[in-house]
Amino acid sequence: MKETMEQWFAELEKSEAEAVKMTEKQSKILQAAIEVFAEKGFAAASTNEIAQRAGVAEGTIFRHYKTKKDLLLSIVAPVMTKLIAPFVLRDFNKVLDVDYDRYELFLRAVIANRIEFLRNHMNVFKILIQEIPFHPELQEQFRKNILSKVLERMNLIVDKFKSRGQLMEIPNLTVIRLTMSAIIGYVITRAYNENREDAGWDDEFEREETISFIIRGLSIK
Amino acid sequence: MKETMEQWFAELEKSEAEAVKMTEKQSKILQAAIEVFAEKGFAAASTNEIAQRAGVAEGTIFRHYKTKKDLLLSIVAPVMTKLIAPFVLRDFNKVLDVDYDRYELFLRAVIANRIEFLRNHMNVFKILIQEIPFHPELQEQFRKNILSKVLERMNLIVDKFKSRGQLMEIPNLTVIRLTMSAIIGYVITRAYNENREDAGWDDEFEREETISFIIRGLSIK
Amino acid sequence: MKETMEQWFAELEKSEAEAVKMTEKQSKILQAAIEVFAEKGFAAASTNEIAQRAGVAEGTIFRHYKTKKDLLLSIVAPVMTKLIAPFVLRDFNKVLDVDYDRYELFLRAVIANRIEFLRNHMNVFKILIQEIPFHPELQEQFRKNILSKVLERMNLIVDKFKSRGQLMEIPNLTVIRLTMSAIIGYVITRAYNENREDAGWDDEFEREETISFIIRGLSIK
Amino acid sequence: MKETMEQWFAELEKSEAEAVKMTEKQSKILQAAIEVFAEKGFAAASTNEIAQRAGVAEGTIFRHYKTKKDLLLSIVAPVMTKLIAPFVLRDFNKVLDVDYDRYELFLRAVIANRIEFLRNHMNVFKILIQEIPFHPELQEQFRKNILSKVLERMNLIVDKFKSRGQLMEIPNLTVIRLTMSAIIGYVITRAYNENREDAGWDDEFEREETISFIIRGLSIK
DNA sequence: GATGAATGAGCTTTCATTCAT
DNA sequence: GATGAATGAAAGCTCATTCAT
Repeated sequence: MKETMEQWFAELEKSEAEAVKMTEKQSKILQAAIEVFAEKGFAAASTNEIAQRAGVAEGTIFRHYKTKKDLLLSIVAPVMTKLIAPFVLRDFNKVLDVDYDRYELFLRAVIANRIEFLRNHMNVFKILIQEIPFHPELQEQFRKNILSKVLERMNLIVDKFKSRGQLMEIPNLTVIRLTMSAIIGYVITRAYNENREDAGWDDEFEREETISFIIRGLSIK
Repeated sequence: MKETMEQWFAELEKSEAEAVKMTEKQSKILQAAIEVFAEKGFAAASTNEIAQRAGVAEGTIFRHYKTKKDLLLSIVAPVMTKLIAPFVLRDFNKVLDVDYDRYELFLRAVIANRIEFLRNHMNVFKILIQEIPFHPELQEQFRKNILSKVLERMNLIVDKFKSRGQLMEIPNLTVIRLTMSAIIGYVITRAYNENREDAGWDDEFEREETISFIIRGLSIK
Repeated sequence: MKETMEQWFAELEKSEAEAVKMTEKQSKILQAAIEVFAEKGFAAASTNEIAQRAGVAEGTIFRHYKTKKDLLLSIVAPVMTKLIAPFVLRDFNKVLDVDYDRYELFLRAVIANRIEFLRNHMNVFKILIQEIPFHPELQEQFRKNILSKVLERMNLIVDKFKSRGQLMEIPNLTVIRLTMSAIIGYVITRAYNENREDAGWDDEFEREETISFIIRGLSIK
Repeated sequence: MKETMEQWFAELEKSEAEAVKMTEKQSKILQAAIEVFAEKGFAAASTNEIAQRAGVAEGTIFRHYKTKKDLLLSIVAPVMTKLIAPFVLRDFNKVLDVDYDRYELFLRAVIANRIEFLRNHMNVFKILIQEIPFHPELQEQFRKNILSKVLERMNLIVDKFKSRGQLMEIPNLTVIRLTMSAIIGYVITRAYNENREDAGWDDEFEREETISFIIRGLSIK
């Protein structure tokens, strides 16, 4: 069994993408809505502007999506699922098989994969982050489908590296929180510096420093 | 000179709070606006609802604040300034005098202070975070008045601890980013668990673990 | 070539009227707006009342005209153009061919034609006169498209009758002013008396007296 | 009895002006209101702007004038009266005594006098003309107090010059209309050219041409 | 399926007017 | 007498949504 984790990710991504069937107009509407929602926020976005950018009549939007909110959910929900793709591989054993020897390698793989993901879905991710506080359904979905599953899987992974003597004996939730804080902080700073030419951001370097920082902070000396 | 950093913070906070002069109605409007903005977001909040909650006529709002956006800025701007109070103490020498021997102590003081601050201004802070992406003026203000000043001061502080041999020789910006990621991750998780009784969140413990994590990640072995 | 000037006017009027394409609702809105603007003045007219009289929803007005002012301009602009129809016949030679032997005949033709015009567009004309002082765009339009063209054409006409020895040698502008003052004074008084049954206004008589007055005032003895 | 008509006019003007008693604030309000009404029209003028220009509180306006409309009437009514000052000299006989030998002289005196008047009250006059169509009270006032009195007096004057063989035998109303049309046309064109440096308006010349035009148009050959 | 005119509720904002100080 | 904060009705305008074509 020579499959790598990356291949698993790719397969998952693909199979989800293929599941979608929509007309050209519908896809244009989605694309336009993503743009406008990301630019102005859901509440300040007008269906009129979305229709114009999509090059369709305003009525056409409501043929495909009952309400404006429906349109939001249609955008955000599938990305929420994809967001945790790496953590919900179906075959449990395989995950462990296709595993990494060290926490460091695992982190590096996850970061690379999720950055690739965000590059493709940055706008939807922005919308998700922006709107979660105002839509209980999104919160519910997030908690049930995302957070719990990620935590569940990460629990196993942390347990494994603990048992191999690579991670300190502090509560799993704390390990996960500290790991994720560092990674998310890296990703956000990275995104913030992406469009600024004068930033002097050395991505390769910062990523490695972040990983090293996590390892130093969590390893048994 | 036995003053502590905390005393400085307190004094600053107080003097700013006292500077405000407004009628009772005006303050009720502000309070109501903060509530509604935090609950629904700026764009989805209606001046009508704000007026009702404040117990004033809708026209009264516009006597005090030319536009709805004006109202937003009046709420957010002063808090932005207070947000960095600990980093803009006027007398430079005193800051160093009232200083801490170890990075760890410095972190513990900053966290305690800012958590206290957030307890008092959580709603406004939420609004600030939510609205910054959609209002270039806020972004500008944030970059110029907040980010640059915090970085400037943190630079000095990191330099000091580096020179004392307590911090590794990695770029200051990286040190700052990693430190802040961990702290902000702690603060957010804390806030997330605050209203949930079943959370089993041991704040004292998590805070200390976070500080230890940072120290381990950044110290020279 | 037996065409008369009147026929030219009629043709021009017709062709302009035909150029307009609009839905039934749109035309009802225009009609209602003309009524209300004429009755109350632009500033005192409410889009709400216009909508009610037109039998449409208020929003419908703003689907067709971006702003209330837009609605005003849409009403006034085309009438401004028609106002000077007799003075902007395209084919210059024909104008002179279809010409009149005496200034008196010319005046009688113009008055008859413009009175007919005003009978059809009195309300819009009122609005135009009322609103010109408050809208620089209207002033500009009036100066450029109306006044200058009328003066230009009248100049030629006055020159012609001067060269035929029918008009005194006073400046053309003065001739035009005196002629128009008398005619406009007649038209206004006529309009003022139109709705009053007790007025004892003998229109035929007054018109002829006005023309005679002008001729006596401007002819070489 | 060597008094001239001009002296009568002056006396009348003065005595009316003196009759007014008002505080400094009140007069500032009036002055500001005149400005704003003339600039924007009554309906589009806001009491707020008037108060600001007058340098008083908005409430102060309503202490002196029950409503905004009251303010309008307080401005327009007295000027309406003054407008016809030359035609309502109290002592009937004196009017005829202080009389002119020729219609021409009478016209020249009236024009000079009313132009002086308009120079001082142009803004109020503008307001009057603008608002008359929308306020039945003003129309009523105008008809009863102004139009009828002017016509009554002009009737006598025209009769006199007819009896002296200076004016043609056409109806008095027609004579008056033609006379006034020419004069008003002159006054308006004059006002229109007043602020335009490039106009090349020779006021003396145009005035005399206007008078000559009237005389030629109305005299027995 | 797609359109876009029409809707009417609701939005932010303005305004003349009131009234306690 | 003067103030200016407060009012609430009404203004112009926007918007998500509907529906006949």
